[in-house]
Amino acid sequence: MKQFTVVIVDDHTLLSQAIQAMVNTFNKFVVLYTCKNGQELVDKFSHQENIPNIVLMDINMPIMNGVETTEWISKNHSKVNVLALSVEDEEFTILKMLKAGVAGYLLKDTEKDVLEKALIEIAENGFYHTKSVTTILMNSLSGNEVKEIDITDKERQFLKLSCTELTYKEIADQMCLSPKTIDNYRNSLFCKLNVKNRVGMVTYAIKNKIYTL
Amino acid sequence: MKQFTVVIVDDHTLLSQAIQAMVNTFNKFVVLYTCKNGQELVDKFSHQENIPNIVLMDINMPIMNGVETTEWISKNHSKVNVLALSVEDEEFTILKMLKAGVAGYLLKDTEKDVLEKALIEIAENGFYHTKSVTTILMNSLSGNEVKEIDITDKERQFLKLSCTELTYKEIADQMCLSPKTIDNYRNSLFCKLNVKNRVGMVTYAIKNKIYTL
DNA sequence: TATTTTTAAGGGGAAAACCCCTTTTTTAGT
DNA sequence: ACTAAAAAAGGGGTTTTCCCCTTAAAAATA
Repeated sequence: MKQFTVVIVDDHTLLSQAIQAMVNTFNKFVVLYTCKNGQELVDKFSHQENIPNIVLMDINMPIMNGVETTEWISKNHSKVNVLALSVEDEEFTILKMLKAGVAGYLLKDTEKDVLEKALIEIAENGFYHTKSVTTILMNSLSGNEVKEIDITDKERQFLKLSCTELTYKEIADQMCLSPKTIDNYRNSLFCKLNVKNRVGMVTYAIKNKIYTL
Repeated sequence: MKQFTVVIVDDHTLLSQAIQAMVNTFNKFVVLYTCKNGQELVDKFSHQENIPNIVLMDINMPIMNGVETTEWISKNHSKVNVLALSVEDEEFTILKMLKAGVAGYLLKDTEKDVLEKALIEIAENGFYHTKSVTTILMNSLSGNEVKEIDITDKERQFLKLSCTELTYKEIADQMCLSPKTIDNYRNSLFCKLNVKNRVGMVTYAIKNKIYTL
């Protein structure tokens, strides 16, 4: 019987080993190897190591995250299907992964059986999506797009500093700008991010991983 | 050969099932059942279900978290050893768990062999601690204590609302208090949390999981 | 019972944040 | 070469935040 090959990418060794053991109990699948981050996967793929049929991908990883890695796989190894495995259920994260080209998106609180089912579907049809993920995809296509907010480099830099206890005056000094220019960035960010005050900026930046605590 | 019993507490079903499968491969251990959160464990323990020798505990859980659950176990079932399994490596979180009475603290990026070793040590001696965790414990005992900040209920409530885009005036209305009273809470929190402004309060609250994004 | 802590509220003032507006230069896209 | 967007700076004003300091009742603790 033909077996499908799987590679697991997750920075938490214990979890990837545990998932590996679990996937190996599915008789249609076999795990080739595991990677601690996206960079490791890129290295292995580039050196013509065994290319798997499916990649089981975590999203929050250091060095090279799940979104970047999935984009790279879609470009360079389009035959490889990516199944995202994440704790995050936020719309914009899921949408990012869908755009990057994942074949499926599972939350880490799904059942063992669902994982097996998803792997089988992906191996056979190239994709598996739950109702909730499909709904998000629909909304996105029907124009209700979760708008990708584009902030400029300077705005981003200012936004990060706004998450510290510095006053705008001190931020101006650090960025070698007039407090009035800083006021412009503050104002444009309020509009772009749709927030009312500095607290809104801070929570936005943390939520969207622009600033890390 | 005598086997030790294990219960796993983790809100991510897939992970707890995977860890369960892994622990079951250790021939000295057997998993009795899993719980999605602390409340579920308290329910089962209270209804005189099988009480295990060891509890494998995640920290970030909804409803009842790892710290609260460990404290409850220490009080009501002191014979049960708790092995914490977390992604967090922040000092104050580890110290909180140590104070709550864990027998061990492992990061989720440890090896399978280390988990088995830790379980064996705990089963035999009642505790297992890595060098890094021991160092934190030492610093704590030698007076360099990571000070436990005690905020009152009202301060906590105000702190949470400060993380939203409400003005202090609006927070005062919501809490049915004079803006001047709110000003008192703000001021006392600035001192207690050692912050300079509202941004400092917000980042503190998020860091310490008083406010969830 | 006495003491400390918490909760509640106020007066007054300085600093920072917020919100309009306009202008100029530089940079990037069609 | 033209247009749009981004970067930089200022004028002038309101609101909010921040920081003292004082008083007093209620609640927890010794």
